[in-house]
Amino acid sequence: MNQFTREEIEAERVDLGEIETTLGFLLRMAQLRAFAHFFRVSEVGLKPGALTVLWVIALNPGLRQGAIARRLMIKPAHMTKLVRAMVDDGLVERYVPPNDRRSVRLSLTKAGKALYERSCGEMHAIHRAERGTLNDREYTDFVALLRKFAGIGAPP
Amino acid sequence: MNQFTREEIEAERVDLGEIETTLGFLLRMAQLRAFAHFFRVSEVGLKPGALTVLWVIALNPGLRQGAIARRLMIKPAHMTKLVRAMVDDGLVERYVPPNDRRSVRLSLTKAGKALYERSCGEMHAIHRAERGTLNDREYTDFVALLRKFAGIGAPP
DNA sequence: CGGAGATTGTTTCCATGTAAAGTATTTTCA
DNA sequence: TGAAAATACTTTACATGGAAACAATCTCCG
Repeated sequence: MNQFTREEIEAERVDLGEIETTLGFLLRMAQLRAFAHFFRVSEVGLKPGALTVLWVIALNPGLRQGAIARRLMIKPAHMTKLVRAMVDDGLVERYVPPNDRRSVRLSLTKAGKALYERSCGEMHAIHRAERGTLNDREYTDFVALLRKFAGIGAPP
Repeated sequence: MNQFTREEIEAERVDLGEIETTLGFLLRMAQLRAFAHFFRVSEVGLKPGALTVLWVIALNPGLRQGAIARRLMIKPAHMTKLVRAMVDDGLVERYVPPNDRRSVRLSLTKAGKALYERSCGEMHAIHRAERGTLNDREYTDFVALLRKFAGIGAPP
């Protein structure tokens, strides 16, 4: 019984209606795809969020953690946890300047720098994997549109 | 003291390097923007995920919840919680067919249908808000690229 | 038939992310 | 000056989402 009745077959056909043309929905699907690409090629063991923070500290040593959080749209509470985890992992150092003892300035430890160097090599693989099936033109357009939509200024 | 030293001013300038050209990062930024748009116009009180599920049930009454979850890329464990919450809210009904008593088929209650009707009216506002600063051409291209990147077939 | 294996959904436990209140410090201005 | 407000981060308490193990049911095939 229940051997592929017409109802059963149709039951798997899911009509999404207008949702399928909604940017919110499409962005979620795209992000899931991007995550899959990332985890397929990444070997440094950091998740996208932590790797991004590591990268930004490497490029901007001594920056206040709040400045990084604002720029990456990470909420302060979450930033605190991310930083603590990275400090616990021996990747990041916190420095409280006597200047302003409320703030925390971040820099990489030796191990953090080493991981950053390794991740640089991975960047190319990540970019390549991320492009997926998009050709050069599509990729360029996609990046430009994402930047415009997200309200990020033109690339430097 | 600490009156806008050069260091202080530069300290807020955050160099993102290649991260800024990474699809993963840009997609996250874009999604945050889309969320902001959504919450700015939506009045039905459902979050994007729940509204999407409500919408899909409305369009496909009697569908198994697993089929919906797979299509929306929602993990089964999460789908169980979403459905339970919507049942508790009196929006959704579960029906276990004697046919196959493992499965659960979903449909909207009267209140669920009413909410769906209201959300239909909102759809236009959501679409409009979502476009943000993109013009017609950009919007069309953006949707097409998102679909291609996410691996979703051409629109119906 | 009847047990092995597949399917469907649920539970438990954990990671991620946020909101709101709390702490410490610095700035402002009456 | 010194009290009020602003800033920078942390803590707590909670919401969201996932992985893995579990339970129930169904299918397949000897």
